[in-house]
Amino acid sequence: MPRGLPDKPSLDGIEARWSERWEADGTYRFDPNTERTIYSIDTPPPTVSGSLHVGHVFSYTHTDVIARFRRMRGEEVFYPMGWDDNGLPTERRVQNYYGVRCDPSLPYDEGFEPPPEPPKQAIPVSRRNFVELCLRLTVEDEQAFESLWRRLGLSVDWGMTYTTIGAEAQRASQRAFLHHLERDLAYSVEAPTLWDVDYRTAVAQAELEDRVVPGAAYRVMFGDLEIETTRPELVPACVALVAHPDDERYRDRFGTEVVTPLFGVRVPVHASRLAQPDKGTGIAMVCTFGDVTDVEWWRELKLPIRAVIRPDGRLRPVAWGEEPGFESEDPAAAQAAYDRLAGKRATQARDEISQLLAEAGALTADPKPVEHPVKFYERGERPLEIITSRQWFVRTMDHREEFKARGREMHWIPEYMRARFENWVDGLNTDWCISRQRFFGVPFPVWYPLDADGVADHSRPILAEDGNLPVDPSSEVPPGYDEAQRGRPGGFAGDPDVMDTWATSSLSPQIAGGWREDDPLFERVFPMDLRPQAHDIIRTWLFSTVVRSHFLHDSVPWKNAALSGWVLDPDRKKMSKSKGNVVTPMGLLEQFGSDAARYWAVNGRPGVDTAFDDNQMKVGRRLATKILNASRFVLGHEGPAGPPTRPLDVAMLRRLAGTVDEVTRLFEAYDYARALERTEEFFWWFCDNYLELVKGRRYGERDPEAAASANGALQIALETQLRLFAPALPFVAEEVWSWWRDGSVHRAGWPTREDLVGSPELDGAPDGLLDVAADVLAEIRKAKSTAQLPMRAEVSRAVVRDSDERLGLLGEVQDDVVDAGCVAELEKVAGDGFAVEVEFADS
RNA sequence: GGGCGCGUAGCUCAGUGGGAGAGCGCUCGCUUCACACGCGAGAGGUCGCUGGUUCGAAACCAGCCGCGCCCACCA
Repeated sequence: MPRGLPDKPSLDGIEARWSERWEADGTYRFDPNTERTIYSIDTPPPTVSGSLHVGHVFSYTHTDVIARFRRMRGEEVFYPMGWDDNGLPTERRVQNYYGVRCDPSLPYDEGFEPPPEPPKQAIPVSRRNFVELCLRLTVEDEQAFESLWRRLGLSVDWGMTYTTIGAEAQRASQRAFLHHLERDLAYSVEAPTLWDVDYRTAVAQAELEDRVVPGAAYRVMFGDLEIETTRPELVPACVALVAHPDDERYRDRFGTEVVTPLFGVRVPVHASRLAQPDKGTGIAMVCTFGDVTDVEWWRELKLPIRAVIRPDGRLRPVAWGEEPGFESEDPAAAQAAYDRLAGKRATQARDEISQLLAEAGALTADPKPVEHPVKFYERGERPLEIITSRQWFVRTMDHREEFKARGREMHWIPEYMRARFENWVDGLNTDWCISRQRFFGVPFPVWYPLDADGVADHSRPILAEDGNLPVDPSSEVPPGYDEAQRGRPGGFAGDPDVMDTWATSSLSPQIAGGWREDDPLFERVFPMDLRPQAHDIIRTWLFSTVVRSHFLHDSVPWKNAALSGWVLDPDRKKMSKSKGNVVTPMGLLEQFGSDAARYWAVNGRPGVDTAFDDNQMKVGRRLATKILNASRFVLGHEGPAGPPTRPLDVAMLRRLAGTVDEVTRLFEAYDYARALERTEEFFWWFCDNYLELVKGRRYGERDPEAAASANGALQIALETQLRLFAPALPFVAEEVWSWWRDGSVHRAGWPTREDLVGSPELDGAPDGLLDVAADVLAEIRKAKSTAQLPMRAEVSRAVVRDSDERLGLLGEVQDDVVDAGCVAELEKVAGDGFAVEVEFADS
């Protein structure tokens, strides 16, 4: 009996035991100097400021299963882990956690400590203090993630971690930006930009989402023309009316002017094909800016700007009749009306102007309530505005066909996810805005010269030198200047913005792979083999990574993109069965065990949303326990073990070889769910039928050579199955492996058909043998079950009727069948069909 | 409005041209010497609807219905 074999095998504590052991032994360490083929994974860096949830367990397990399979196949697996800690989510979390807010105008306070409890009124802190707090909190968050991943059994090399705010990531981000700038793939422009009024930053098209919100349609008279709008507060920002050129109702008005209500501004009436005759009254007011259509009209018709919304979302003060663009036929009246709007938020101003318009008789009907889709920043709480500001862009519009071609070079898992990518690329309508007016992010490595009036010349940015990266232009000085010239006429100013978090995470292959830091490594791992990620961020992370690799390397970033589904909350569907939504991933792993949680995850097929199902985890737990017990049975007998020679044993190994072939093929196709299913299917058959059939023979009472064959086959089958299970259930596989084998199962080779039936003398045991034996055994069990007898009840006589061929096969395994069924006398009768008559001793 | 996916047993889902399946749940039975976190047996379905292709359709095609996701210029 193997020395490590426990009397009572248990799953308790195996996660801690083996994750420590794997770390100590460097089981998953990546060897950059390897001779082996490298399999590289562009691991998703989780947003550490977000909460840990079961979705993480789900999708990261999928990747790990693939990594483990590849490692066992003999490939050197490059499996790093990053932490996405920069950006808005962290800022927001830090604000709430410590009760602070960033005020870049404040000086650095070296000894600042946040109060133990966050105060109601947020404490303003300097940008540097704020960034320090961000760094402090993300370190804690990263530890929470790492301990979850270790507990879950992710086989990442924990020596290869990075953070998106770290120096390497900043350097890569700035290098890539300068690369793009040099080739005119990035540019800055002052233009109308989608803007979140709470975060006070520009946002990108990829971060928008439509939300249907209640609003109202207002009918407003412009002279004798009636328009419909949901944003009457923008009447003071109106610059034109537009209708479709073919619209009979307005045809004779094109080229004329009307006067805006309340404000008395003369605006032109234009024709535009974008106008839709069936919407509202068919004629729309164009404001700077109410929505993206306004921007299009503004561009197309070369209209002036009459901006009233401030970056904080409130209406700014305007001096009517004095300020250029705000000429009025009655400045005093305009001012009086506008003064009731100034300083208000859009929604408040809307109510106010509604009254004003009504009082002025310009509202022709009561506002009609409507539900309409409005654009929001995906993390925001209020509708986006469009604010004119200077932003950095990466050119995407000119390269859409190239991106789609890259998409076609890649293998998508599942295949239909490519359609989402192409769909997104086809729908792009602006270049990628990468600048954010925020604090905790990678700065742009540029400064601007200031002219004699102290105005920045954005057309001549001063670029940081590569050797100095990463730089922070707000605290470092550009070449040829000194700090005293900062902000002075004739001096310089640093670019105040930071990059959007996707501008950094889109470089995850470059950051993890050591681009320009360790080029020999990068050459070996890039393009990467696998990008695993969730399908909801195809438009952001996947797309932007394709953009960057295309521009930087003229290459796809990876060969395979595997899209995992989401975890659906079962309580969403069955509202009555609310069990309390307090499932934490760590709690899950503690309750069911990591292998059990992984079992549930692996059953979620690629791309398919999967319901959270603790029942599946119980099943996984049961499977892991069964593996322990079956292994104990196989290893628990100190009998002779020899080469499998008996037909039943050989046939079993041949069947297992078929399973090995199939499971290997499935893993190669990234179909981990079916791979596990097939493995499991064989395993249960093995336990229920084969183990029962050889139980008697293996003890060697009748025939030592037959016993040796059984024991040999049992051990080979067990070893093979442990390897097949190892990717999905790494803990229990390793536990059993350790009872009798040296080293780690995760570094043992992947099984092959040749391991099982390599020698030619093993041919000639047909698969049908197993079926006959199992069929007869099943009939005997059925008879006992029907007679409500124990399975050990003795069968005095069993008569098997079957075809000659099947009876011949049965003859080869008859001893085993008789043993397993406790049959005293077995009779075989040739005939049509299959039937077994069973007689018991006392019946 | 466009794109994609899904609709099979009470539940979660597999099954892509020829016997309608698995697990869980349910019922009945069994203290079998690896395992009661177990073992054995059983009940349970007009495979969303309609039409077509075919000797034959859960599967292929068309249309429809329902659910979900992604996208779209929000007057």
